[in-house]
Amino acid sequence: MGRTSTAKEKLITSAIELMGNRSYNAVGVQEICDHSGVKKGSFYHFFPSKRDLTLEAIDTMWGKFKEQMLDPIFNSDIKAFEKFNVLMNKSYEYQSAAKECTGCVTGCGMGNLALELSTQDEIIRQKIEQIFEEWAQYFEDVIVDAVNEGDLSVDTDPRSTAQAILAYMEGVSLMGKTFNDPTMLSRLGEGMIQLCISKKNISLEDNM
Amino acid sequence: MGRTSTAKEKLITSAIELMGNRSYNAVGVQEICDHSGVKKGSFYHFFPSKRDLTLEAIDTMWGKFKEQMLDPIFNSDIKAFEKFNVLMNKSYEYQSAAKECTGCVTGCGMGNLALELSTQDEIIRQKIEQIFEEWAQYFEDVIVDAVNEGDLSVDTDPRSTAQAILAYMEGVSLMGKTFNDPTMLSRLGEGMIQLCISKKNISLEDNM
DNA sequence: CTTATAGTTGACTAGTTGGTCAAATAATAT
DNA sequence: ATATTATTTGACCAACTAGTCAACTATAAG
Repeated sequence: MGRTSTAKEKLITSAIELMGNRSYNAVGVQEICDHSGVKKGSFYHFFPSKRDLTLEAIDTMWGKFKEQMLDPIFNSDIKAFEKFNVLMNKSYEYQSAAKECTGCVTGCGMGNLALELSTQDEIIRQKIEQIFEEWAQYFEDVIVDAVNEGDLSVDTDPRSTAQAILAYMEGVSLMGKTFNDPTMLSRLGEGMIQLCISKKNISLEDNM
Repeated sequence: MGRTSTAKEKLITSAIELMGNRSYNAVGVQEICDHSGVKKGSFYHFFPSKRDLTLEAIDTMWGKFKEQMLDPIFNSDIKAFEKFNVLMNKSYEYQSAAKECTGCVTGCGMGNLALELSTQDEIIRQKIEQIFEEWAQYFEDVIVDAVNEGDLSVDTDPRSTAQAILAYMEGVSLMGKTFNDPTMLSRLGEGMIQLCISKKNISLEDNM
């Protein structure tokens, strides 16, 4: 009953775009409203607060990221290690496009919000923690497969390795943003595979 | 001539502490003044803007970090790889103390500002880029030494490897902050060594 | 002891922040 | 056609933002 509206979706879309290019605290409710052509009164009809809009925006971001990036790659049957390379490559393409379009490497929207808000808003921190957990699970599954297929040592700790890879991806994104240089992503991409190799697989003895 | 003052130093110290625990945009000039017991009029006597204070705060942060962390470790004569482990361990201790004290893993102050401000303030981005360059140089020197001493393959790309290690450190800090869990730093610390090993040194053939 | 100068103070902008609300409006289900 | 309900609107608020400034004060150097 009553009328229908696309205002809520427009607000979320604008929030993702604006906060993605700048930051949570640098983007005000008014600017989000202006950008989406929605009046502030409507904003607070749909969201009790800026934080609530942000929580929904994070959900939407994560949903799209899974749908457009993670699922296509991790449901495909390419070789385990290759999946990481493809992901890093897609990220490179994404950041290159961002720089073309806005002049700036924007980095990972999730990591950006995580660093900005983790000490400021416990609810948002927990939400992103949960998403990182889910994200690492994609990696962990692949690592377990690789161990089972004999491509990785049985000494591999899948959970820590998955977290290490996620950490590395986030770190590379941070560097790319700081240097405003998307090629950072492709150049440092190789490191991800190295993080998979259990220490015992490395022939350190040969060199040390 | 005229009177002397410690206000400038106090403002910088407060800015580092407050922005370190929260963020640039979340901390106002007024709060920095209250925290340091300096009146706002004095703030603008010493700094033309909040950004200028921040630029000096970044310099001070970096100076202390070099003096207290990097120089002691990288000027010592412990083994190359061990230096990375010591650094990661010190970071773990630092984040543990931060959590004890404030309840929050605060992450890397430099990385925090980098992600928040790189797309917002080009001057600050450039300053942090330059610091990251200097920081990676510490790593690169060690890697070159390790190559010369035969501890690392001659195939190693010292610059990219150094950047990869810095990226990983920043990524691990980001994860630690997002999970509000300092043990993340110690648990994922091992990965740094793996990033040093040139692909050709890895006996992938054994497993693949 | 004076004078030049560096630092301090508090009151003051003008603009923005997140958020509120009552009244108007449009559409839907009956 | 009507009653119900969802949405829209714009005016409004108090608190806060970065930044200004003229008057005041302390001191270091001559």
